[in-house]
Amino acid sequence: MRIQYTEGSLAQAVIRRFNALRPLSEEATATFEQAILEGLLRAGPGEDLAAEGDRVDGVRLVLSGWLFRHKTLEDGRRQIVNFVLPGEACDAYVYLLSTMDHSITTATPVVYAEIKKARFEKLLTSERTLAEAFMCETLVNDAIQREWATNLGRRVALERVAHLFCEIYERLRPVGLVDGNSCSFPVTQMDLADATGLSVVHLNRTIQELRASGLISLRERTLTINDLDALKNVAFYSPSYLQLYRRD
Amino acid sequence: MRIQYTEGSLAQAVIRRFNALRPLSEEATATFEQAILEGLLRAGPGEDLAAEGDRVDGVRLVLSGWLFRHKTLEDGRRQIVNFVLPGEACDAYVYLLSTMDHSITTATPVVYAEIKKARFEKLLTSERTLAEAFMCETLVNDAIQREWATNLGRRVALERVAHLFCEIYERLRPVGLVDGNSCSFPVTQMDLADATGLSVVHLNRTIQELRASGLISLRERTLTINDLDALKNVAFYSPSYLQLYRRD
DNA sequence: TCATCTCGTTAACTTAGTGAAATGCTGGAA
DNA sequence: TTCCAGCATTTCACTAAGTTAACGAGATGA
Repeated sequence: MRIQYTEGSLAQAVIRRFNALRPLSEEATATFEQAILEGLLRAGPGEDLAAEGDRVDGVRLVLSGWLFRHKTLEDGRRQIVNFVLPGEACDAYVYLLSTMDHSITTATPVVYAEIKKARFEKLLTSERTLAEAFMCETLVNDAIQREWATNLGRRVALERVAHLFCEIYERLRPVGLVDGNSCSFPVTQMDLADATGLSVVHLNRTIQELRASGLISLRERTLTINDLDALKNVAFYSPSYLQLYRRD
Repeated sequence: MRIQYTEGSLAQAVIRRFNALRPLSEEATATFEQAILEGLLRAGPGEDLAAEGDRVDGVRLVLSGWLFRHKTLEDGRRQIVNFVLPGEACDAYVYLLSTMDHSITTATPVVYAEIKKARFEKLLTSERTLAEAFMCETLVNDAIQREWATNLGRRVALERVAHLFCEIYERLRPVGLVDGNSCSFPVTQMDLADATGLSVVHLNRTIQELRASGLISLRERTLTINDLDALKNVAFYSPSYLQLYRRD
């Protein structure tokens, strides 16, 4: 995987996202960026960054690539409960709890930064707005989780898949990963089925239907949304939960 | 509704829960308790403590009674995404975001405490472990939300309802609201259907089935679990996500 | 070159869960 | 007492989604 960044820093996605959550001072940005660049790591596709039951002792921030959070029942049924996209945190504050309640696995090659607990806490203490930004990151994650519950509980297959596409698209946009009306969408239909609570067969049928209606195209790991408004209508999509627009 | 407290303070449920998340010093407990008792409020059943789109400017803690968090689609379909039980916080830190992404409505008469933002922040600054406890509260809430996604996406009706019963039971126990093998369960089948993503009709069938198998009884707003282990087996229940046992 | 794997796709068939509507129960309010 | 409202329950016809299985295309590797 070649990592492409038009504007300088590897940490761009994270900086952008956190700035959208809370405007950070230049100084805070610089301190944050340095902490990120000092903790750079890479993982190949299909690696676990954390597994259910693990203890976690730091914070990981995704610079590029996709991951997903998932839980598996004893008999093998799996639910992907969220994706972790560039700019987002894997596990802010999780070291406060005893163990992970879910697993985090890479879907693609991933570049991420690890900030150890001690450093992280120092960072939050010295930069108050950064602490608030991390808090917001956690709260938004929570809001997304609620929207997923609604998606899984009350939307039918077509709406559900459409909703997922809208959400991912809107989450990728602010970090600069939407190009025209397309974005990378590097997950298999099996993963997508596990994210939407459908069988692979029915997920496939549903995607066919969305394609046939001309709303989207999805091939070679690229999602193109031909008519975003129409797709949002199909999905009963209401975006405020992502908190993409700043307070005041 | 008569509020019964065998051991003194109204704030007992909250104190117990937060102490289970992080052991609080006596001093921290006292300061916290005072803040709670100074902000006491009551609400009748069916009242909104917050609605989607509202701004929230403080933290509410539930002393007694049940509430639920819910989201509604444009066409009226509703999903209850979680319950808020005695001892839990409605909206810790939410003032950091611009607006509520969901609504919070009382299911029963509720006694709660409101702590305004300024006071709340002062409290967290002066009592570090309390800040950590609030953070844990948020993280556990997040974990519950993930479990709900799994429940809605990958469990069939019987497992799903069984799982909800197990979870609520286990959440009520540490705050002292389980009596023998029974607890209050003050929600209608319509609410339960909206919480499990089922139709009322099918929810009813499912409850009949659980009753017929002798695992539970549910009548007059009281849930009795006759065989908790068996119910957990039916539900593929794995409790660690509630983080009920302290780290170290 | 052949064999194997993963992934997407399609078909045939089954089933879990839905929707609408009617019935009965219980507990206020008039 | 009577009436009504809210809630639980049941029935029945219907459908959205699951299951199983098979097939093809492309990638990978011996």
